[in-house]
Amino acid sequence: MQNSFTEENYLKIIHALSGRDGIEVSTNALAESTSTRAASVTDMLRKLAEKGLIHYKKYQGVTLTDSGEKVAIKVIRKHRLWEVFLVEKLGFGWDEVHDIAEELEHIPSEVLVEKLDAFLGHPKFDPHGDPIPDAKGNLTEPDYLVLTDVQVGEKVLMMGVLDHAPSFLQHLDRSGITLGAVIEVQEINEYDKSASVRINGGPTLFISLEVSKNLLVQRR
Amino acid sequence: MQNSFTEENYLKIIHALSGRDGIEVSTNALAESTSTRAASVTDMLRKLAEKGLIHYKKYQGVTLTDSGEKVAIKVIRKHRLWEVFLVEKLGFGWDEVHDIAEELEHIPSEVLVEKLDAFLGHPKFDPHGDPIPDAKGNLTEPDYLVLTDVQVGEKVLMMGVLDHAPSFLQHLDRSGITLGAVIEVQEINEYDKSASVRINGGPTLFISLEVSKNLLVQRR
DNA sequence: ATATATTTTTAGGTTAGTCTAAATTTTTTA
DNA sequence: TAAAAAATTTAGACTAACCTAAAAATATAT
Repeated sequence: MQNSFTEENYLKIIHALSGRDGIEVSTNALAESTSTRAASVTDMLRKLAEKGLIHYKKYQGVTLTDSGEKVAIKVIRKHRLWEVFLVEKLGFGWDEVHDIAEELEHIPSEVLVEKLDAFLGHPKFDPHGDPIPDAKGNLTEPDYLVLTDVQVGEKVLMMGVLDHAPSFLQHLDRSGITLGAVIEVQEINEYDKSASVRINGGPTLFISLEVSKNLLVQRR
Repeated sequence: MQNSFTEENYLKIIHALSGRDGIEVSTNALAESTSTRAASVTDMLRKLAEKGLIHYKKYQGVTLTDSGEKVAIKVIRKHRLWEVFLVEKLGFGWDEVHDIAEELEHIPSEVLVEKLDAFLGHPKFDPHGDPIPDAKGNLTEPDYLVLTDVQVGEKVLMMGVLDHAPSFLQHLDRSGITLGAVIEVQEINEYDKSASVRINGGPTLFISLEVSKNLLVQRR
């Protein structure tokens, strides 16, 4: 029993929207994320429920079953491994790899994934700082904090992003904010909550609240 | 205007069956190669003709147009590059890569192909000895000969295979017949046309006519 | 050269995944 | 808590790619 490209996408998106606590995902949220209409989502939900991949009661929203979760995590594993390949081996920028990985993640073949993983040296994180599930499906979300939660005066390490939009990533590139960079929060502007920061001890830089909200960091 | 997975497969198969001289390909041959029924092929041929990818007149068989040929060659380029990747980088055997490459070849993205090509060092041949078209679509079929055309006493270089079946390739592995091996034809058995050969100067080996017919070689 | 066999096409249906419009259920608000 | 709003589902259709069965065209053979 093989899952289609489309089914895999639904499961992946349900996983993402459902979060660590397994919150119910609404039909409309799925319609939004899949760029389809709510009616189409309902059809697919019925099918996924019949296959035992989601818990679904009409009008109640959905969550993944254990077996649905497994499929979703495999897709995520593949997506993130391919992203590492594209950036580390082929030289793509971190802003360029999402769409291609979106296709590669649906290539079936367990052995392909495992050989790719070995070839890449069993990476733990993808180019955006997202953790890569291991072959058994163990996915430990590291407890990063968002830059907005960092106090003035603190120095933290840049570990990942919440927004994966190419335009956001390119903006970070232009600001010199890359994974592993040291970010020192110097001041928070009361009016618009923008921040003055120093990246790797360089000159002072202003970043908007919108940017801060999408930066994942770690205390050292 | 993007071509679907299925359309690309049809074009690739028409290219293969059509050969260098652009011979007309029959509906039944396509049904056989695509594992579908003749009626389904007719449907698809009508569609491909409408898109200007094939020359099609009812009951007359089909050939590729220039634009169809271009698409087919791009697919073949991708297929063969991915096969090189799978064997050279991931460590797959040459008997294991066909089905996976069959999926990877349909991943769209010109830049992906070009970066992959560069990463692999612009290889000229895939793991089965098939030539890889360049980025412009130039595909020069090398003029190899089949082992059956080699005279007794000759020493030739093993350059490729006509049959790509895993069982055939595994048989060659077990016989030590790999790309680049020196094959010396010692004797042809009159009765069944089987051959006594020496591989890289090793012990004498018997290979059947069936095997000889599928080995591509080159005089040195 | 006509009858037979083969190949190909047409006609009409199926499934997956999508759609719009209408009906129904749930939620919000006054 | 009843009316209005929002969310969701149902009903009915569409397209791509496939199918079977029957009809039509081409090829083969006596």
